[in-house]
Amino acid sequence: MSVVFALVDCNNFYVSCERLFKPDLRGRPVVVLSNNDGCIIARSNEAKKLGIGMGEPFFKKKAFLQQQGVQVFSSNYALYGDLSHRVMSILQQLEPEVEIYSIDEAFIRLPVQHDRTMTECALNLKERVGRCVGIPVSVGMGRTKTLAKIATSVAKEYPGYQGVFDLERCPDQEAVLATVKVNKVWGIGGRSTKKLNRQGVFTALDLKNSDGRRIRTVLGLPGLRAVMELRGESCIHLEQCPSARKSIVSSRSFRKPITSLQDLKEAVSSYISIAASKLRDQGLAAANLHVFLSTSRFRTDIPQFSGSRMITLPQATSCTPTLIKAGLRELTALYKPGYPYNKAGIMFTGLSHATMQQQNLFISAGDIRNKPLMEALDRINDYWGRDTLRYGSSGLAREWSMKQVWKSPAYTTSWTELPMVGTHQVKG
DNA sequence: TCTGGGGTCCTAGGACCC
DNA sequence: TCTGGGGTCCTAGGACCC
Repeated sequence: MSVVFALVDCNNFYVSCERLFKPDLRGRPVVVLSNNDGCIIARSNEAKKLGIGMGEPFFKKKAFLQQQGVQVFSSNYALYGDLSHRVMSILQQLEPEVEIYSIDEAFIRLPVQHDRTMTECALNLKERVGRCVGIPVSVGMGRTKTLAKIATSVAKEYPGYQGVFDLERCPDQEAVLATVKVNKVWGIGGRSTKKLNRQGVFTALDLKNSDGRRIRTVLGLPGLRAVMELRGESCIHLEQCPSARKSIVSSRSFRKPITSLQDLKEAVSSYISIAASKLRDQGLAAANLHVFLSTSRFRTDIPQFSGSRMITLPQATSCTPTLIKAGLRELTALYKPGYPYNKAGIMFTGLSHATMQQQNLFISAGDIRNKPLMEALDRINDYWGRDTLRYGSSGLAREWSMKQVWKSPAYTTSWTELPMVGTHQVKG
């Protein structure tokens, strides 16, 4: 039996999440900012029409946004993550073969049915998510994931389709592909677009009709895959079970540049604490710890430094104090005084299951003794909030911490921030 | 004077994604 | 003054081995 891929994509997801609790913002321009209120990373359709680009630095647009009455939000990942989970649950209830691809997208494999039934199925998904969660979605269908992606962009672009477009049963598929610029094809980014343009390839249709061997030499394997997928040969399969994580990163830009090793130590300790609790949450242990540090690449007026160091631990671990100790040692070796640093971070690699560790005769059993402590720490922070208990090395004043001026409440994930309906007190 | 060839593994960096 | 963060895969090149 042949199948098609459907892609369910939440419209302007972060903006839709914010609007859910502020319905008066419907029809009005809204943007959501990245961490540290740095860039614009989500825009409502009204904001897009004002010419606000994806990824634009906020400080450059601030005056314009104010003048146009655009509502601004700092990002609230607790809220977005929770609503994403609710959307995905609905899809999984309705369809057996679902791949959660990102926070706002899911691929679904549908058996090919009668033309009308397919579209009805997609409309049903859209209606159910809208009714149960309140997030608007678009659905595109195609013989491959790449074609489904294109179909979704068509569904969003032309209101006449009511948010659902089936490219597989489109009478003139090639005419549609001719309207899609090649940089909109999944897997073709800015660098590849320049190379393709030099080869005379400008649209998705051009790429589809290109010589695969030539594209392979220009773009490598990913380019060839894009060509095959556009031709309807599925190369990227549905992954229902997420594969094991290979790395965990925690990094942030600072509120303002910092120069002292002491401040950097606090930041790095805090990032290690965050990432180590993620390790434990997923039952993993890390064998390698990378520490990195950099000045702002946008500041051409100051001396630049960017570097990283990696250490392989004597034994894979998820124990916060052990990791902090190793991380601070690496940071001290990496640190060069005199530079205004704007970002630091850490990464864990060499991940394995915590229960399947080769024991080392020559290493102290400190990490094992710390296990109940880590469990208690995680339980308390899960319940009372991430920073309730933290290591002293993470600091108290935290001059370096993120800027988040316009953050909405954690409406759905914190009892103290639930939205209020009226203010009546219950007596009795 | 003249210094192989092929395989594997690892790593850093590039490119891309959301 | 102010420009995100967290991921994956691929490739080229170096180290090493026989």
